[in-house]
Amino acid sequence: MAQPPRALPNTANAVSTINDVARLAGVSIKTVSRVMNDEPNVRDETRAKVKEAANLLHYRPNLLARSLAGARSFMIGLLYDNPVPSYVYDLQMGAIKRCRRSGYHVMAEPQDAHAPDLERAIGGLLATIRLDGVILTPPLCDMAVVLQTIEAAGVPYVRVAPFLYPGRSAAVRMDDVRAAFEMTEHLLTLGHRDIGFVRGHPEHGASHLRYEGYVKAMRAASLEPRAEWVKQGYFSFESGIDAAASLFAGGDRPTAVFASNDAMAFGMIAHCQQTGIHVPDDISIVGFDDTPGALLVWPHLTTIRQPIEDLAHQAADMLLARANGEDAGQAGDTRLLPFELIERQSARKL
Amino acid sequence: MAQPPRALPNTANAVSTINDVARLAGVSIKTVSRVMNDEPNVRDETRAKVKEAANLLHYRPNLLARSLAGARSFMIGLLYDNPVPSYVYDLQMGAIKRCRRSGYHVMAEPQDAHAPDLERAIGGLLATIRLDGVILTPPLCDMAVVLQTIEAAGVPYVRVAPFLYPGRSAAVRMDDVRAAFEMTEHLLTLGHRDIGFVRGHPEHGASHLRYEGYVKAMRAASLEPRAEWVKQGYFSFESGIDAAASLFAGGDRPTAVFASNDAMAFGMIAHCQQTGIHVPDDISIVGFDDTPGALLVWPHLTTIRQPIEDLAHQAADMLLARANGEDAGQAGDTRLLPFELIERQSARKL
DNA sequence: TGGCAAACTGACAACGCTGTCAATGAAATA
DNA sequence: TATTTCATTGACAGCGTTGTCAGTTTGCCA
Repeated sequence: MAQPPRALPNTANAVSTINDVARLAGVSIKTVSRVMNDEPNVRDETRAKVKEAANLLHYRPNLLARSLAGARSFMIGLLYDNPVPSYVYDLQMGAIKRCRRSGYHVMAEPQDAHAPDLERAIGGLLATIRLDGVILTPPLCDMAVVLQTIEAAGVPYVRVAPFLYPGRSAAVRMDDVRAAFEMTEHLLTLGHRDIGFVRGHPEHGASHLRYEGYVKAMRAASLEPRAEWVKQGYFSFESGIDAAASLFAGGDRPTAVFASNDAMAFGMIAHCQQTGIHVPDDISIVGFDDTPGALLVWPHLTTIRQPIEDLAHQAADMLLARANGEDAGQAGDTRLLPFELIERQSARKL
Repeated sequence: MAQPPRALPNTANAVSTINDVARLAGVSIKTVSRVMNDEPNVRDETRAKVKEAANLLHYRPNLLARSLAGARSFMIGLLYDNPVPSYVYDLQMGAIKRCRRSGYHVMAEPQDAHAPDLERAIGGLLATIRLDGVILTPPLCDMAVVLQTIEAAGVPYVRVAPFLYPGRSAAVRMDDVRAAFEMTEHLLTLGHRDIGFVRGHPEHGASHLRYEGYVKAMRAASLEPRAEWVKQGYFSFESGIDAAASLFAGGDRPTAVFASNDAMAFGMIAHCQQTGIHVPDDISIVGFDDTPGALLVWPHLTTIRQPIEDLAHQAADMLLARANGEDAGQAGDTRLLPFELIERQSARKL
């Protein structure tokens, strides 16, 4: 069983190096380096010569070598702990799209927020692979131990939708309070007065902000939220079912319920379907997030559209600007992105 | 506006290097290297000494330096062009989980299959960042230009659910034909004889395989598929709506329709809801994929569960085995994973 | 036309690790 | 005991880039 000598990867078609280009162009490797990095102080003629040689050889700088020699790794990390595929997908897409423009790559790093060795995991990650920046998403972005670890490693980071520790880092967010306020207002405008609310996972900052918006809007209409119509959920489909079950058990039920994310709204709608409660005739239900499922349920879900992809896009943008020496992405910098109330059929005029 | 001298990333808490460990342990860096890589020929005593020093200093080998010096980059790429978040999410999770165990990282690389410069994009990617392996998903895994480019770069790759060029590379798949056969058989068992079918995107191999399974099952029951009940879809929600519209327009309609993926089944159900056709009383509809939405639609969708995460997990496994010099993951190696028919409420007994 | 600053260019030393190979010491063999 | 073998260790040369700094041109001014 003679095993063939293990072919080393990338041995097949030797990729050309900066040396090859330098030789072909008749300049030093340093000059090639300058051209490839668009640095100044290279004569136009020389620059053209080098570019031609590089094209001819299909030369692409080796990222690993660049990272090792220089101060940048051309990689940013996306840290998340979120079981909603569409959320992660959108974030990742947004980050990748921005990074592509600058020759950067995105390393997706799911992390269990409840892992006992979270600090070691993240610290190890940052020591192992020198990221030029990290995008932190909820709930990781609100965990002191996570922030400390990243700060200790000296890696710039931007938080998406942070709740705790305001101003501690650059951040990108949308106005959850305002959005929840407007959605509640929307229900009020439709004529609803008895409006219930399903809160999200207490570890997620958005849960509190959205609840705040709901309460504010109710009070602005001189209404006081009724405690028995405010249920604790966990942002999951199942918790939406549970919330609906307990909310609709008594005889006295609200005419509308604001579930603070789509998944819970879906759970509620499912419960209604099972129990013969008709949405929106018997009850109006609205969500928050505008996940793809919002068009799958029947009736289609009235909800708030978050600019998730753009959130990550902006976060990456801040990181890259900073990596380029611009003074963006400093602690305190915050970009606020707009949301949109999407009116569909799950809430009706009373 | 004096700008503070730009702090280089990672300058804050100087991470310890192999040199520090070597000095502290009183050995050469090469010995530390041996210990960190679990190489043989190090005395137990020395090994322990080094490990202790490494722990003390929180030493983590720099991946970039390892890659540059050695033959491996400890990264594999996941190339995809698929707009379904849950599909990409599951694949990525599967790959990441397997990679974590071996200290590898996953680089997610969406690629536009129709981009005119696809070859350059992928070639450039592989030249820039030396991946130890690539996981190719549909439809990229069936594109000659993609395979050629990756082969030219000498990078090992595993294809997920390939259709064309069988045996050209290692592959992981499930039996689409068999699954579609069983689903069709299931409808037949429920008493349906008039079964329509909605085909998927012709660029995706799965489209053809699933259709094949449907036809086989029909013929096995001595039934011939009726051309006017076989519609061309594109795996999208909208194409499901269109298919339903044209399928249900005439007076003569099937009693069941097999949409070859969930998204199209959702579109059909949506169309039924809009037009007052009751599922499953008036028509049974089944899908394929078991995406999260299958439990969101009403009635819940009867469908085929694909082991998507495991598909990528196995693909990564083949790549890592190969990177470790084992002779797995060679061209021709194929792992076949099981599927599962999930019976829910969208199809009824006739 | 000489002189000096600014623009350009390249030699060379890192970056933090692994591969190679030679040196050392210990164990096994004669 | 002398010799051979093998396990153990380290010195050193890269890997393909970038940063530093010094050297060489060029352009501009008096």
